[in-house]
Amino acid sequence: MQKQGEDILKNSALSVTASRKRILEIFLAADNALAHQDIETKCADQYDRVTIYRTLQTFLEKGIIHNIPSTDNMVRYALCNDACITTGHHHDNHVHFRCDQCGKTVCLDDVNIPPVNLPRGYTMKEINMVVNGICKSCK
Amino acid sequence: MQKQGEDILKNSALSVTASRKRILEIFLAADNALAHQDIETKCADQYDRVTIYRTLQTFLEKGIIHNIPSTDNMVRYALCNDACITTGHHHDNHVHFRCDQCGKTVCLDDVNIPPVNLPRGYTMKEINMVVNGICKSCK
DNA sequence: AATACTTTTGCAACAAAGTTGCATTCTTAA
DNA sequence: TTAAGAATGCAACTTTGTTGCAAAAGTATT
Ligand SMILES: [Mn+2]
Ligand SMILES: [Mn+2]
Ligand SMILES: [Zn+2]
Ligand SMILES: [Zn+2]
Repeated sequence: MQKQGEDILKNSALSVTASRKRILEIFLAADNALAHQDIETKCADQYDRVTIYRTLQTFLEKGIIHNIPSTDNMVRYALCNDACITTGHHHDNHVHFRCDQCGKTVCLDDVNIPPVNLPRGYTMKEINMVVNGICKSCK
Repeated sequence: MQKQGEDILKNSALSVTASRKRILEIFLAADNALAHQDIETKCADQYDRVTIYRTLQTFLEKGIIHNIPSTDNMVRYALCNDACITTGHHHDNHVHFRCDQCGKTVCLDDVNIPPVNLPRGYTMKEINMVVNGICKSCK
């Protein structure tokens, strides 16, 4: 697993640093999307808050992670799938699910966002779908 | 227009106060969704920041406005349509659009969110769709 | 219209989140 | 091994959001 993180960094032409490896490790081990705060909780003793901000920003730009919109001012992040990483820009098209019970946000990698028709004049570049409800673990 | 704001407040069994009327006015005059900050800019000289927070919270709870998720930690708010207000809880089902050019977020009231099938075990309670791209005013 | 009761507001104080510049340390490639 | 460039930590700061409480405003009743 250590190795996997390094590979991701190298594939994205990023230098391999301790904090980046650690943050990737955290994502690889997580079963749900993580907010900045979640990551801070797991490693603020080792790495500076600012470093975490900058690392997430870098990972976003490199297409290593994608962010998930929210109405609670807690943007969450999840690893992109391999396809997304290798091509260098996002083409995620899956639905996200937020459980009202356990609060976890997950990628439903197998559920594609259904197509939608915009009014004349609008150009679509990206699309996000977030469903709220109860997850399968909670009920 | 003054009158309209008062009616909304009375329909929701809220007391009619100057700040609430003013904030409703701002929403009624806006052609796009507003973040807390936008509202503050327009009336921080008249009303306290805390009052704006509490007013938005109240409006949300009463179903006068709904919020729109974002990936920039700026939740935006827009008026619910009449149907939504009168019943007292949200049943918005329209798509939101965020323009990458002008930065405006709008309700596409006529575009319904297409249905999506979740994996077995997941229960859907609410659904949000936000599309990014270029709006009709910008191109 | 005056009263009593309830709700809302503003203020202060605070906590949390996010940003920026810069010196130091670490990575990488020659 | 070294030099150049990139990333990190720290400090200082700004912005955003929260809470308790006293004062003010709104509402219902007489
Ligand atoms: Mn995802
Ligand atoms: Mn809307
Ligand atoms: Zn759950
Ligand atoms: Zn636009």
